[in-house]
Order: sequence, then C-alpha cells, then structure tokens
Amino acid sequence: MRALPPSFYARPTLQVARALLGQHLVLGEKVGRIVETEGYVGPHDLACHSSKGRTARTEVMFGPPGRSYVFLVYGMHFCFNVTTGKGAAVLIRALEPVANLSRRADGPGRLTAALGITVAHNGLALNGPELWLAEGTPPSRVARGPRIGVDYAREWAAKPYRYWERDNPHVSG
DNA sequence: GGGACGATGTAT
DNA sequence: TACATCGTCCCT
Repeated sequence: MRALPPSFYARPTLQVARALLGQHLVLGEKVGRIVETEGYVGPHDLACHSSKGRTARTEVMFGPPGRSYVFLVYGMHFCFNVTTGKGAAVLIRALEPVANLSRRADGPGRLTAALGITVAHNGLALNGPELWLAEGTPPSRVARGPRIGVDYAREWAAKPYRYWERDNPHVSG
C-alpha cells in the first residue's frame, strides 16, 4: 500500500471529498475503503464547525492540510475528518471493509468505533505509522447530494456536498 | 456556574 | 419518534 502524498490534500475541499472516494483508510492492521464523504468548506459554511470561529476545537482545521480532525458528537460518537486547510475538512462517513474489520463501518460513529478511532487521534498527520490514508481503487460511479444532519445550517444545508459511490451497500442511510 | 445544542445510532 | 450522554460555546 502506498500513502497519499501531501499534495492530495492541498486542493479545494470538494475536490478532495470527491477524490477520497475509493481510497483506503488504515489504522494499524485495520483497513477500509472510503465509500461516502462530506465536504465542510470553511468558516463561511454555516454547517462547518469553523463557522463558530477559530477555537481550541477547530484549531486543527486551520493548520496544514492532511491532518486528522476528530470530535465527539452527541456525547457518544466520534467523527473522523481529513483537514484541507483554511478552516475546512472532509467528514468520512462510511467504509467498505477491506481487512480486519469485524464491525460494520457505515456511518460516522460506526466507522470510528469499528477502527478504534478516538479523540486521541485528533491532529495527527495522515501519513503516520499507525493512522494513514493509502491509494485504493477508484469508485465505479459517484453520486452527490445534501449533507446529513445539518438542517440547522439554513441555505448551507441544501448544498450537495455529500459524495458517495453509487449502489455500494456500505453507504450509510 | 449553567443551559442549549449537536456533522449519531439504537430502540420503541 | 424517543432518547442516551457530554464537550463546546456562549451567556440568549
């Protein structure tokens, strides 16, 4: 397996969200193929956490692209994101099992539970020895639509920033 | 100090 | 459709 180069992440967020489909997410011996993503494009995006300002939590999104942004949502579930710089990130929503995944990984919370990702992985560069992204296999057909669970974000809720591999059974919802 | 609110998932 | 459960944000 070959790691994605730093240049992969230094592109417009929606382009990265689309390009992440089919790539492999690796944590130790566990590997999943990304089949669903969502772009959170920056501080002007009312669905993006950075729209609340640059805080301790959102700081990693303002750092270099290609890092991990992990946060706790609803007091129970972790969400895993890939940063793209300038306050933006891509949420990884679902994986297709490739190796050593014994639990389903369709959905942001299930995905982190299946791999064992926690807030301890926040801020890590994604070419590290334990947690990294590898070249996978391109998606067959790509669909896009509105993001999930961001109805509070007014006109930003309807924007088609969610991408998935069409007809893949491991896509959430 | 305290209250409202989640980028969710499961049970009812 | 109800609700578990807690960090973050802002003081409405």
